[in-house]
Amino acid sequence: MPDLRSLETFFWVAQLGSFRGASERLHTTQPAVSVRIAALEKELGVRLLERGPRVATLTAKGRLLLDYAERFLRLRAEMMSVVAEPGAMSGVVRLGVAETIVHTWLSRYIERVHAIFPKITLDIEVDVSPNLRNVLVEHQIDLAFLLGPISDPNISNHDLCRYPLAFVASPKLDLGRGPVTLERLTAVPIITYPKTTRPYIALRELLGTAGLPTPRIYGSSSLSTIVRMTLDGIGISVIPPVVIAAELARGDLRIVKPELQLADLAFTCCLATTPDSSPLSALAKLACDVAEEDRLEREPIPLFDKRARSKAI
Amino acid sequence: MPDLRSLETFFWVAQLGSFRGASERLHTTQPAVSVRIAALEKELGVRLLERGPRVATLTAKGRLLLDYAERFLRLRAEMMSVVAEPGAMSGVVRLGVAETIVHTWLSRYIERVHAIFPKITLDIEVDVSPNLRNVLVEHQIDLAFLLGPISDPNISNHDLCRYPLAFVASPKLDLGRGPVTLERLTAVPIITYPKTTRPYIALRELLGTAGLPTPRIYGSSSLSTIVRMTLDGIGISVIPPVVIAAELARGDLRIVKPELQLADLAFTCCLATTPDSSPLSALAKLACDVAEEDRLEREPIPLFDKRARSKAI
DNA sequence: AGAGGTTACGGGCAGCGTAAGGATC
DNA sequence: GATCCTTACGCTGCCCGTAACCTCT
Repeated sequence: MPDLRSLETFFWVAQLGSFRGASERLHTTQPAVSVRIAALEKELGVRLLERGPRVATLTAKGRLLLDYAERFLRLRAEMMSVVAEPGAMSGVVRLGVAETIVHTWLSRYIERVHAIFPKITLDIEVDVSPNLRNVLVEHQIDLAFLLGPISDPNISNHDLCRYPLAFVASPKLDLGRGPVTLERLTAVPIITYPKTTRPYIALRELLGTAGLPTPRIYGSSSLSTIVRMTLDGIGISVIPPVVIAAELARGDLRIVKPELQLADLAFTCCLATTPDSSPLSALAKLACDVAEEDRLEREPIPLFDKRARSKAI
Repeated sequence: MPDLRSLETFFWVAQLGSFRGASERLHTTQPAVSVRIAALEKELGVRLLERGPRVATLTAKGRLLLDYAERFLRLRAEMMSVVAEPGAMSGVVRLGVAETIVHTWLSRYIERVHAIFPKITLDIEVDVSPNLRNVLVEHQIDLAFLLGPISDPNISNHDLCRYPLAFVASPKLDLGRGPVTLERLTAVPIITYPKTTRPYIALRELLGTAGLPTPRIYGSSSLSTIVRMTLDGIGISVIPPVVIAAELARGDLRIVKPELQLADLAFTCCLATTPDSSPLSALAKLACDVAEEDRLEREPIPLFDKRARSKAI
């Protein structure tokens, strides 16, 4: 009589077409997967997978079983969400986060997760959104907060938060007198997110359509590095001011042109829709909640002065 | 994450309202059940059962879980029947059999089961039908071949075979000359199935409506004993002649009145419809097949002489 | 006192990870 | 040779069964 672990293992081998892949997905070793599948085939008296040199493909019986395995995992996920105490959910959830989120509400999110789901371990990986997208669709992470949404049948998206972009510079960077025009800005290097990312591409496009000579654009995958370089007066950066609240308050940085013709950075919570995603949707909802809380604190209701409110809290 | 074994255990505890009962149903010990339920409750962080002094009752969460457990077992049974090789099914099936069947086709059935399901062990219990009925509804056996059908929502019935009853006597028993009337028969003791059984009751009723003085009726729960007593000339027995084919052929017994106003013994295959009944339906179908084969051999197509055919086979 | 459930403890075995062994490109 | 799956082996740790304990009728 097969147990759920064997079926789960089989599901992932079938899904990924690879024993090795399944072993990584299940946080175990490849021989363990091999032996579980072998045991499953022996128990059922049926060959489930045709081991090809490069990929494992399902046999006819295997396709039948895959359907059942999926139903089992779905049923387990539903059961856990319905009957289990949230605090009892355990496991490792691999979370990919765009760095901007790290600088806004990630730590609050982590605290909340640990408070509500004490037995869930978060494996956090910080990277730029395109990379996160790739590892998410390949099931190497389960959940991601990134510039989205991701159009993929297996991924569901939920809006998290939006941050406007702005040109930011150190006060010691001399931009001359008078209104700061786009043309004036492009005289100095521009520092922003790396080439593959949406802000970089949008910025390049903006400057291109403006008919301006293409400025030097430095891309860095580390937001902290961008801030550091900007503080050092190396150039003007295009980042959301929300991540440099402290520097702005201290006067170490200033917003030199807020009315930027660039779309806001819109962050999305993306989760792979696997059949065994029981705690994931709860974690995703929590992320939406935390993002909303954070937004409310940053953009308080107009009755209150921003500084006064931030003291009050 | 709970495994199927825990859920199955929980299901039976809930179903039977007893840890001990579940332990017997699952062929394990009572502490094992206790520990599994405790682990399940800990994993889910929820109390599932309220342990009363006499019975265990479900909590609200427990009722929720019971539904899921049932769905899991059903799904597993369906999966096994669809994808598993029949020969791979394993387990212990507790079979209750009325003794008449033992004297007809049970041994053939056992052979067939072992041939088709080599990994299934049959626990066979021979008893009279009313007793079998009781242990079946109490889930102490899984399958029964008995005088049925059983009207119970949790039991499904399939017709197996019908055997006419007849008055049987030893040739040495003197019944006088001329046609054997009911009245003449009741002069000697009648030996048949025990008081609680359908043939006994029907016979009693028959004799009662005939307005005859109630004869002495000996009931024996052992068909072999009835035969023995009949051979010894203690009385006339009311049994299906099918079980004494050898004695009839040898002339040790004779049918003294075949046209009996008693309904045939109609045997039924009864199986408890539990959610985890994967091999049971296959075993039930096999029983129907074997009974049918047996019937064909006993009542061959009219073209063949009975004796000739039985030699040919 | 007896039935039913829990807890404690020792032993067996399943399943894991490490490591070596094919097979296929 | 590189990659992937399988097999072998030693070991840990879980889970079972025995037995003693607890509680309630």
